[in-house]
This record gives sequence, structure tokens and C-alpha cells, in this order.
Amino acid sequence: MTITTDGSIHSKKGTFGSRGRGSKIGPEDGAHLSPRGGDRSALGMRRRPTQERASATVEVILQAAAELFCNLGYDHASTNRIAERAGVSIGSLYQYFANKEAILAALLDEHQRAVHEVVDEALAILDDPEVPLREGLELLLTRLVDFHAADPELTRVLSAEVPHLAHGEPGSPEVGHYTARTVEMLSRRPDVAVEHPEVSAMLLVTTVEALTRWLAHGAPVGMDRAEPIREAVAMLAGYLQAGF
Amino acid sequence: MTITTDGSIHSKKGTFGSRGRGSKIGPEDGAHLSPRGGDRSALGMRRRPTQERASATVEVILQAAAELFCNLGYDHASTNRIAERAGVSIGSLYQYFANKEAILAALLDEHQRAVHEVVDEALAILDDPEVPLREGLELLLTRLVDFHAADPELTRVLSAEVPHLAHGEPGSPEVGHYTARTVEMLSRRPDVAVEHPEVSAMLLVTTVEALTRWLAHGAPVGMDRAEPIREAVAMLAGYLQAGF
Amino acid sequence: MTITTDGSIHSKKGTFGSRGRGSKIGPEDGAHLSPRGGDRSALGMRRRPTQERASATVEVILQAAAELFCNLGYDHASTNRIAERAGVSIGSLYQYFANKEAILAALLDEHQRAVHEVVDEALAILDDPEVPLREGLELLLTRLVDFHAADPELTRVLSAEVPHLAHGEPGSPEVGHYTARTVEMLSRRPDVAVEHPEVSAMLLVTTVEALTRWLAHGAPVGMDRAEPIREAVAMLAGYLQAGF
Amino acid sequence: MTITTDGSIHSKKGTFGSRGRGSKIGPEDGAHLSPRGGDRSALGMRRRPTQERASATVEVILQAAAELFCNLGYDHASTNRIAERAGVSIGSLYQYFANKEAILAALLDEHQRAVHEVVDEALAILDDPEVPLREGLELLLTRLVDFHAADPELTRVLSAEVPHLAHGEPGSPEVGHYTARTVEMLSRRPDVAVEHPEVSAMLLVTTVEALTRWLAHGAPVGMDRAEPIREAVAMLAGYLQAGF
DNA sequence: AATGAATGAGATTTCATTCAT
DNA sequence: AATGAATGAAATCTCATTCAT
Repeated sequence: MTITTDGSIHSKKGTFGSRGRGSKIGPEDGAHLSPRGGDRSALGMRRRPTQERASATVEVILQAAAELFCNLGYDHASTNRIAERAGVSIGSLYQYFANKEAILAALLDEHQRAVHEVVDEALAILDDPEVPLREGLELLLTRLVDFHAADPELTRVLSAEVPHLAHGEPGSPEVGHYTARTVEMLSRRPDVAVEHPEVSAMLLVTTVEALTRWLAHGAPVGMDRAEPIREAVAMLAGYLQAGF
Repeated sequence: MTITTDGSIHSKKGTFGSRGRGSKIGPEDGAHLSPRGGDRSALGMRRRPTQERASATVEVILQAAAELFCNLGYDHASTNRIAERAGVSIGSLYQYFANKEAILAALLDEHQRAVHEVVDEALAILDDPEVPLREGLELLLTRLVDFHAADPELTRVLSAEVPHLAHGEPGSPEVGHYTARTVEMLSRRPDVAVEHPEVSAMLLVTTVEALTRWLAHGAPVGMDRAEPIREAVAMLAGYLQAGF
Repeated sequence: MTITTDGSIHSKKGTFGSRGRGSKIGPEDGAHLSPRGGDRSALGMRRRPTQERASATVEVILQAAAELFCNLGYDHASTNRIAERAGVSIGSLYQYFANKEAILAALLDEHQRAVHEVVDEALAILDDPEVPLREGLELLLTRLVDFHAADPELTRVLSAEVPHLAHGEPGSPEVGHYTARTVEMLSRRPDVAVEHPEVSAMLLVTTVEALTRWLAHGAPVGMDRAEPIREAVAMLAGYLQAGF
Repeated sequence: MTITTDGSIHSKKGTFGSRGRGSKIGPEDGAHLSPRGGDRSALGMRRRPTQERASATVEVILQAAAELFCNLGYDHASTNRIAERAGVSIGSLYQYFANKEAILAALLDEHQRAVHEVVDEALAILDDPEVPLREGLELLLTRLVDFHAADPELTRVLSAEVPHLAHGEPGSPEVGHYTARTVEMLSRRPDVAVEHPEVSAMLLVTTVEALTRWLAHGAPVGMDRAEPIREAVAMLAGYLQAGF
């Protein structure tokens, strides 16, 4: 495993890219290893698409929904419009999704899976004490920012527009997982000295999340992201290693 | 001016408290120096209430709207329900607010004014180099958390439910103001050494905001907030004073 | 009594002019001989304005209503807006007019009175066999067109926007009166030979009304009205005198 | 092509009759050559009805709207009532018409098409110098009156209730077309001598329109229409042929 | 006489969802 | 599997009118 500062990393997983909102879906998209292969049934999906054709329909609906959620917001994107833009009938849409929220849930699920992957990968790297803390943190931040920046609008919609499906919200299972994993990571590193690992982990998770959001969506256009990432890393690493 | 660690501070301004969502309006509410005295005219408000009765109507509508926005979310809180809960006719509601968004805007405006006040006060304290940085930061965090915690649901709604009225969003004038003010504050303190004041200020603002949100809304119930605040202060102060 | 071809005529009645839509109401307006002095009580007016002040209020309301009816149409001119533009409270408006329609009725009444005057005057002239038929008809048309052209929008609103208060409509008492009067006039003129005076009178009234409307409102802008009036007169006079 | 004085004429077009306001839609209605086949898309119609069912819905909505516009006037005929009377849901109504005005526009369009047809046909006949002028004019008036009389209320509503969709108004494209066509017709007839064809044409169009309205709607009930039509023809023909 | 806050029925329009074809 | 016409509850907002002050 080789780390490079620009955030690229060689692993067997392949690279996760944006879904290219607005572009046509390539034929290979989602063909293999797609995070979309999961158990959608639990989310309100009605019929597991088994045939090729149906799968394409689901794909095309999600694509259309993502675009409209971004452009109009969740509430103003009507199911009829989604179906229309997807080029399928409203009847077909409701054959695959029990209701409008199920569409959002599917998108959210996919998104979270992807974030999960990015974070877990970075945490795995940070688990290794031989990887310098700063390097690992920088990698984490860089990759997260890159991920979010690839489709900033969707990210924003998913994380802000629909808080009642709480997800990245503090207190959510997501964050619980991340915090636990971070506690574990911290405990593995001899170069980290914190008094209250739980608290520090939460602090870390929260801060990283906020910085990511800011860097991906809010930072002044044209601003170089390397600088603030370096500063953030300095702050976080300084804190975690303060005991030394 | 005396500072105490629990966040109380003696000033001439009086203390800003939550609007007591769900509780009756206290008699002293709005009696003097109400933050609601501002120029509402620009927000989509229709008629400036001249009679006392009208003022009370506006008040009661905002009260009801706040509650419903919290309980049902902005979109599901219909203007009819707001009027009903406020105990006024829908016609009265529309005599004072041009549309539903105007109600939200009024609440938001009021909220931002209050946050502004809290932050500016804390920054004023931090301007004073004789106030230890940690103490000032702790004060800032404590007061912000307290403020948000006083009405956590409303805060959440106002900051998350309606992103299209962007406000606390990075890049908003709000954040711009806070960042500029923070840069100024940092420059006044000889005990602070940062290479890129602009970047550090943004980092500070973003982090403080995220921590506040987390501590106010997300932190595990029953968790003591003092601990994480101390840790956060340690992180921030350590970063700002790293040069020493 | 002297007739001049340009339509002016010397009588004791004074000249009726437009109400000067858009201009301030002069103090002498409506002071004496105003057609507005009539029995408004029958029209839905609530209180006969006896005091100076009240009269001015009625005047100002009618003025505002006329403007708004013209600009927005009857339906879109709300009573509140009328009151606002009139500079009186909505309460005052309802003290003088029982409802919105009463305002329209008052305007209509005034308008009809004025038209009546113009027509009756012209018919009186036509009664005189020594006045050449063509001259009399030309006078009638010219004066009617001038009258309508003085406030074309109001005329249009009053005659078209609210047909349910039928007025100039065929079959209305107005038209009945005009027809009867025309029959009488025709019978007095030895130079007129028609087989069915009733029918011819109706034909005359209808045609004159239509031509007036067309010349006042519809004729191409900048078009000289003298030409079509001459042609119309030729048509009408030719018809009435066909027997000779 | 044979003309008969009662206004009937044998052509391939078939006879256009009223839509039988108030009566059920006959089975042959819309079956062939319906004037409703036109390009409705431009009028504010939302969805072009593709299925047969949809076409019937549109038809039934227009039917209901026509009745209500007649009975209550445009403004008092609410879309809900229209839908109700049509026996369809309000949702269906809005699937085919973007708003209430679009319904009116569709009716108006249909009406104008029909009038157009009647007028153009009569003008075509008048183009033929061998057809006596009086006969042609009588045909024109008779057919127009019959057409309007078949559905007098709708005619009135369409032409008077909604002047802002100006149509028969002088200056409208309609009238422009008719005038131009009349000028052409006059020029083709050697038995017509007018000095200013444009002016005379306008006079003719205006007068015919007014007479039609009067005869169709205003004439005393039970009055024989033949008499006034003859008189009108005498007036018009006398005017146009005055030179001879 | 005048005010203007309050009223609430009712208008237009949207949109998630169903179901017959 | 797919279609799309139909549904109707519900939302936003207007405005003629009343009545306490």
C-alpha cells in the first residue's frame, strides 16, 4: 500500500468516482462492485430488479432524482417530474419505489456506503502506527473533500435537505460507528496521547466532518484547498499529540 | 466586566434567553430592547404593526410558526396550521407576512441577531489580550452551546431545514463577518501566532460552529458538556498558540 | 342655439368633460350641477353624504375606483386597494358604499347620465327639421366620440367589463329610451322616409353605438376620425332619406 | 353552390351548429372535421390528449366550462365547479389546462374558428359579382345571426366578459383580417363604388358585427329578425352602391 | 366619522399515488 | 412490465366585509 500526498492510494477496491450527475450513465456503471448491489429491499424498494431492463430503470430513476433533488430540492422535485426526466412512466417509478422518500433513501444509502468506504479505508491506514499521523489525517481529509467535491450539490441535498432521515447527524449510527472506529485507531497509535479517547474521537469526527463540508462546499471559489487542509491537520495532529 | 467560567457575564445588555418555545409568552417578553424591534420591513413582512394588538398578533404567529417548524418541519407546517395554532385567522397571518417563507425569514432574522450578539460579545472579550485565550474560547463555546441548547429544535430547523435561505452556510455574509472579526481578534492578541490568519480564522469559525451544533444537538443525552468543551478549547488554543 | 361642425354647441348646460382620471379633483368638481347629485341612495349607497367632508370622501373613492377599474379591471381592483389609493380607510369606504358593486354602479350611473345628456342634446337638435340631417348626425357622432375618447378606458370598463349590470346592452332601459326618442325624432323630420320607424330607430341606435365605440377605442391610432365619421353619416343619412 | 334566402347553403363543409350548450354531447359531435381538431397546444393546454379517454375529458371540461361561463360569468365559474360539473376531478382539469384562462382561451379559439368559417364563406360568395350585393349581405347577416343565436350566452361571454383576451375588439388581428378581406371583396365588385375602401370596409365590419350582436342577443324577444335584417341590408347596400 | 385589525370562505393550483388498460 | 389518465386531499393565498375602538 502506497500513500501519496495528493490523496491517491493504490488498493484493490478501484477508485470511487462521482456518479457524474448530468452525464449519461455509462454501461459499465454499477456493473460490478457497485455499492448499489446491496439489500435495497429494506429501504422501501418494492421489487428487487432482477432483470437487466428493470435494473436500468432503477438506475435511470435514481439518476433523474439525484439531478432534480439537486436542482430543485427534495420537496420541489415531484415524482412525476422525476419519472419524466428519467424517461419512464410514473407507473414504472412506483413499481420500484414505494414512495418518494424511498428514492431519497436509496440515494442516501448509496452515498453513505461510499463515504463509509472512504473513511474506513483512511482509518485503516491510520491504524498503522508507521504511517505518520499527519500524513494519515491529510489523506483522510483530502479524500473526503475530493469525494464531496465531486458532487457537491448532491452531498448538500442529502446531508442538509432532509434531516428527518438523520444520517450524518451526530447521534446517528453512522457517527457512532465512526467514533468507535476512531477510538480504536487512536488506541493503536503510540504517538497519540489523549485523556478521554471517547471525547477526543467525537471531537475528531465532528471536526473532520465540518471541515470537509466547508472545504467541499463553502470555501471561497478558487481557493486552494491544500492550505486549509494543512492547517486543519496541524490543529488536529497537534491536539492528538499534545502530550508529546 | 467580569467573566465567570460558566459563561455568565455581567453586561448592560441583559441576558438573551430562548423564546421559550411551547411556553406562554412571558409578560416581560418584548417589553424592552426586544431583538424583534429590527427592520422587519425588508423581510417580506407586509404591514408594520402599528397598534398594540397587531404586534401581539405578529408575536403569536411567530411563536406558533416556531413550534410547528420544530415539530413538523418547515414544509409540513402549513400556514393554516400556523394560524390555527396561533389562534388567529389565516387572513391575519397573511396581513403580516407576504408568504410562508417570510415567516421563516422573520424567525431566522431574529435568531441570527441573537447569535450575532452572543458571538460579538465573546469576540469583544477575546479582543482583550489580558483575557487568557483559553478562557475566552471557553466562554465563547459555552455561551453558544447554551444559546443553542435553549431551543435546540428551532436552531436545527433554522440552520438545516431551509438551506436555500442560506445563512450559517459557509460563504454567507454572516460567516464572512465572523471570519473578518476573528482575523481582527487574532491580530490583536500577542499570544496568538498563525501563519495565515484568514485561513486560521475560517478554521476557527467552522470548527466552533460544528462543535456548537454537535454539543447542542448531537451529544449523547446526559453527557457532560464541560468535558468536550475543555477538549475543544485545548485543541483550538493549542493550535492558535502553537508557535509558542 | 348655434351649431358648429366641430361639435361644440352653446347651451346653458355647460360642457361636460372627462373626470380627469389621474388628476387631482378640483375643489369645484361636483360642487354644482354635478350629475353626481342624484339619488344615489337607490344604488346601494349607504349614507347620503350631507357634510362637506363626507362628500369629498365619496368623490375620492369614486376617483380611485375609476382608476383601478381601468388599470386592473373590476375584479382585480380590490376594495382595500381602492380605499388605499383613495387615501381613506376601508371602513370609511364601506360607510358610503354597501359593497363593491355599489361603487361600480355609482360610476356607471354617472357615466350614463352624461351620455344621456349628450345624446338627448343631439336628438333635440335633430328634432329641428331645419337642421340638415347630415349635420345633426355628424354632430351626434362627433360629440359621442369625443365624450368617449376623453376617458376611453373607463368607458370600456363600464361598458364591457361588467355586462351583468347591463346598461348599453340592447334591451336595456337605456336603449329603450333612446329608441323611443329616435322614433319621435324621425317622425318629426319630413326629410326622413322609413317604412318601419321602430326598426329603423333600433338600427340607428345600434349602429351609432357601435361606431362610437369603434371610433373611440378601436380605430387605428393616429387615424383621422373625421373621415370615418363622414362615411358613417353618409351611410346613415342615405338610408334614412332613401325615399327621396 | 346554391344560395337560399334563409341562409342555408350547400357546400362540402357541412353545417356548423352550436355545441348544444346544456344538452348532452351528441354522438356525431367531434366525429369528423370538428373545429376542435386545431392546434390547441399553443393556448396553454398542458397535455395533448393522446388516448381516447383523455380527449373525452377535454371535451367534457370545455362543455362544462362553457355552461358555467354562461350561467355565472367567467369570474364566478370556479375551476372546481367546472370540474365538478364536468364530472372529472379537479386534478384532471389541471392536467389539460394550465389554468382557468386556458380554458377560456380554448373556447374562444374554437368560437373564433367557427365565426371565421362563416364569415369567410360569405365573403367568398360576395366575391362573385354575379351574386347580387343585397343577397350576399343578407346571407352574411343571416348566417352570422343564426350562428350567434344558436348559443347566444356563450357568444356574449366570449365577446364581452373577457376583454383582456381581446378578440372581436377593433384592432385585433381578427378584425384586421376581416377588414382586409372586405377591402378585397369590395374591389372585386363593379357594382360597388366607395371612395375610401379601407374606411368603408371598417365601417362595414363594425356595423355588421354590431347588428349581429344586436339581432342575436338584444332584439326584443319574439321579434321577427327578417325585417331588421332587410333594413340593415338596405342601409349597407345603399351605402356601398351610392355612386350608382 | 373614521380607523384598520381581524375574519374566513373560497379560489387556484400541485403532487403523491392508484389502477385500468 | 409498462403506461399514463385520473384522483383528490391539501397547500397557499386573496379579498369583500365586519366591528371594536
